[in-house]
Formats: sequence, structure tokens, C-alpha cells
Amino acid sequence: MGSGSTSAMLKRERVREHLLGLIEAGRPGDAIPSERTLCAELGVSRPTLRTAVDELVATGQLLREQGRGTFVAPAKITQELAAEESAFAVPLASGSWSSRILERATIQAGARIGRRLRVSPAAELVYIARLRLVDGSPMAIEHLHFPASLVPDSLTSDELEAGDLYDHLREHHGVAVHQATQSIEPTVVNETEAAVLDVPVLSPALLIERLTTDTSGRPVEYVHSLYRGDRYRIVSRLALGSPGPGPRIRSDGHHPGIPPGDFAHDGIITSSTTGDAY
Amino acid sequence: MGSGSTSAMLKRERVREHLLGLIEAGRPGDAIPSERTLCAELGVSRPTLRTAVDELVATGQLLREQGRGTFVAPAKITQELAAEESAFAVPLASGSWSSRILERATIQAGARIGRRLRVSPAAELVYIARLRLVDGSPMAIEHLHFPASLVPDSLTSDELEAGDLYDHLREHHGVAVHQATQSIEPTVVNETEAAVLDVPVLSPALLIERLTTDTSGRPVEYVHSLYRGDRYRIVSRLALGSPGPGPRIRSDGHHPGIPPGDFAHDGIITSSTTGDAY
DNA sequence: TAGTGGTCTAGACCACGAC
DNA sequence: TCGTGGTCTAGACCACTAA
Repeated sequence: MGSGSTSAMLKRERVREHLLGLIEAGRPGDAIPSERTLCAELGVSRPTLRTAVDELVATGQLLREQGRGTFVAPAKITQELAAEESAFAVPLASGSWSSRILERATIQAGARIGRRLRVSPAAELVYIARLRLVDGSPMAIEHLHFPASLVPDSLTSDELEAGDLYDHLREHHGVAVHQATQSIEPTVVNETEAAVLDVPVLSPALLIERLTTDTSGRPVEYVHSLYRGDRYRIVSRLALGSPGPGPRIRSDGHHPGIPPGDFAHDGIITSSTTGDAY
Repeated sequence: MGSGSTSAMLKRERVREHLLGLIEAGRPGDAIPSERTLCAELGVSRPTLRTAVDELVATGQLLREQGRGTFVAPAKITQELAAEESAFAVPLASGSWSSRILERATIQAGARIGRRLRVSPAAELVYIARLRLVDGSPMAIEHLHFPASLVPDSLTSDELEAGDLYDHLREHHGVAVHQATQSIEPTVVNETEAAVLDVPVLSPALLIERLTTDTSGRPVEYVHSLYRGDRYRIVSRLALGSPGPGPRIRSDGHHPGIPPGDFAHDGIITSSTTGDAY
């Protein structure tokens, strides 16, 4: 019965695909059909339809308003920032990392990624998706994007692992990486990501994006990663009070970042630990 | 019908309370009763019971195994750290912050918080819960904890807002705050938090914990905050490549933190900015 | 085989918003 | 009043695990 295209295709996955189509098609603020209408169209019950909508609401792609309807969520706007002018040293490990290539392809940049890498949407990119593991179990999914011109076929999986991509760029293309801009935000995993990371759907995760540029400011790498929230944590130590040496920036009276305003937190990050749940 | 204690008490909230009790009582790895058994005990249908379990699974407090049962989740173990040895400067704002006191009380430290503040579980603490708003809409919930001895009654709401708590500590108690240890991890909001922050249940959020100590290393403040994931993002700029001035730490061959190992990312954060969603 | 979680249904009633 | 989302039910069938 039904229509199951591939093998195991849950109904709510089909529903999710359909909803994503509606989201793509619509503009922010547009209403999508009512739940009951969608149920009829897709041939599923309301609870099933609703679990699919739940996921998209949790990931911020849809917005529900009781008595009014369900709408395509407006683009993220009000995000605030937390880190500024810091000397953020490198992370330390406490496990053995490895990785597994999930996919490797030459793709077109497309609008979103093309904009970030500042290339034409039609530009060719080398795309690599890989699973990062710590002590053998999944820690993160990384999606790497490079302009194809910089990374021909010489970029083997071995090289990726060895970590000499930057050396390669410098020696063969005269490109010296210079800096990177990185953002970190919380999110929840979808069905696909959950399966790869081996966690339940809607589990918390950290979405980390990084854009690396060379000395001339040209983007050379765009990385989008998803870290398991139950295995990853950012810990930092902040120097407070005594305006000693080091950057003691304070723009105005408030510090929205850490715990805004109050307290004289001319903060400084660092990392942490913690125990059980709250 | 039913038993609704206070006013609006959803069934799944009652179920959640019951499950939390089981979790508290049990030890990690212990099985809890089967879903069907719990349904009978609590007088709810299985879908209702399951949505409550879903929430606790998403927050990492329960663990389901098909065909076997549902278990109390083991304590978080394998967390890795990301930032270390940094001079992370203070955040900048881009909105006007305000706050609203949700609760203020003198409480006993209890096991978990007592351990963090290094006081007896019976020690008295001043506890303050407040809602932080940006441009009038909710951004975060903060739970502040101070040893009562350091913060008598002189700590008014005004003082909290003005941000001169640290001055107060120095002038009246000879306590000079020195540093803080902070951790950031992704999580999802529960029903209660969702209501206060005005976001859907299971929405992503950042859980930030901070322990502040004075110059003698004694803890003076423990703060537990929950930031809305759709309004908060941590952005930073990393200096790469050229081993110029500044800390250029590199423990061994791998950098598990930022994008582990590979690439020669002797990272170094710095400022901020940000883009849109992915 | 029996018990567990995983998925789904068809319908009910409530609360809220717009008309 | 009507349509929307919000909650809940009672029961079905499947997939997996263990005995």
C-alpha cells in the first residue's frame, strides 16, 4: 500500500519533505495550509502531520500561532553576539579523533554558499561531508566547501586527515590562509542528522560555521559543522575585576554577552564543565 | 474529571513530574517501567506518555532502547572542551537590555550547587531568578546563587541592575572577584522554560554556567543561564597560519575543538559578527 | 513467544483568533 | 460562528530484543 519510494520512508519524513517545499516556495510570513488540509492532501493523520511540523517549528523554520495558522518563519534577525576581541586559544582534546568520509562531490555553489564564499552561484565547489568520531563514536558532522579551483583532485582523503591542506594551498596556489570567522549557535538535529550521529531526533547540538579567508581577504573555505550536544561543551576561564594587562574592553555600560550589564563582568571566556542536568 | 492540582496542568506535565521522580530515585542505567505500565499507572494514553518521555530523552535524562526498555541516562561523560587558555574579551550589545525578577528567595544550597560553591549542602544561599530581555522580548533566564553571608539584604533589585554587586562585595566584605569559569553547551527548553522565554517546547537554547571566584579562590557566585537559541549566537574571528605574536598554543597534532585535527588551525578567536541561518 | 519501544490512525474536545 | 492550532484517547500494527 502507500507509495514508499525508497526503502524505509517514514510518513513523517515524506511530510517533512513536503513542508520544506512549502517553506522554500513561500516567503517569510506566508501562511501554509491548515493542518487539517495538509492531512487530507498528504493522506496522514493529524498527530503524524503535527510531529513533522513540530520538528520544523523547533528548528525555527515554521511558526505556529494558535487560532491563526502556521507560517513560514521570518529570517533570523535579532541574534546577539557574545565574543569580541579575544585571543581565543586552541582547543584541547581528550580522546582520539578519527573521521569517515560520508560524501565527496563537485557541486555548484548555489545562492547561499556562493554568497559566503563570494563566488558565482554557478561556481564549482569541492564538497566533502565527513563524520568525525572520538574514540570510535560519532561526535560531529562536517560539511566542507572549497572553490574547486583551489582544490583540484590532489586533495585526497589522506591529505584531509593529515591536515596539510593549508600547506598545499600555500605551495601550489600561493594562497596563505589568514583568518577565519566562526559562529556558534545551538540547534536540534533532524531525522537524517540524528541517524548519522546516533542520537534521538531533536537532540540538542551545536551548529558551528566557519569561513576562512587568505591574506588578501578572499574566502578559501566554508565549513558547516554539527556537534553532538551531549558530547561537546565549550569551557572557558574569564579574567575579571582588576583591570590588569590584557584587553579590557568595555564599550558602554552593558555586556549583553555573558550575563549582560549587571555585574562588572569585563569578562573573558573560557571553558567549563558541569555536572548533571538542571 | 482528572485531578488537575493547580490551574492549567497539562497531563504531560504531570507525567513529566512523575518521570523525573523515577529518574531521581533510580541510578544511571536503571530501567523504568514500560510505557504501557506507566500509562496504566498514570491514567494516560500512550502517545501522551510518549511525548513526555520524548522530552526527557531529548534533554538527555532518559535513554530508550527498542525492544529492551527505557533507562535512566548515564551521567554525561565524554564531553570535550573547545576553548582553553584564552583571553576572551567582552561581548558587545546590539539592543537594549532589561530584566525582570522572577523569584527571589533564601534557599539551602543542596548537593549540586553546594558542591559547586564549595559550601555545605545546608548552607544558605540567596537565590534570584530573573528574565533578561532585549528590546522588550525575552532573551534569557538567569538563576543566580550567592552565599547568603556575602549578600545580606542590601542587594536590592536596583543594585542588581546597576551592576555594582562586585563593588559591594569589595567594599563591605573585602571580597575581590578575580576570575570565573564558564561553560556553554546546547540544550533544549522544557515546558516551563518555553513558557517564560516565549518559544516552543524543545526549542534549541544555550545553557551557560558560570562560577565566579575571588582572589583567594573561594567561590562567590554561581550562575546558571538559559539563552534562546534563536536570538543568541557566539561569533568570533580566528587568527590562523602565520605564527605571529600572541598565544599560538598547540598541544599536539590535533585540534579537536574548532574543526579538529586537520587543517593547521592554530586558532585564535577574536571579534564577531554574523550572518543568517543555514 | 512474549514484551518492549516505534509508528500511525480516526476522531474527540478545548482554547484562541477573526469575522 | 467558524476555522485554527493544542491536547488527548484507545487501539492497531510493526520492529526489535530476549528467552
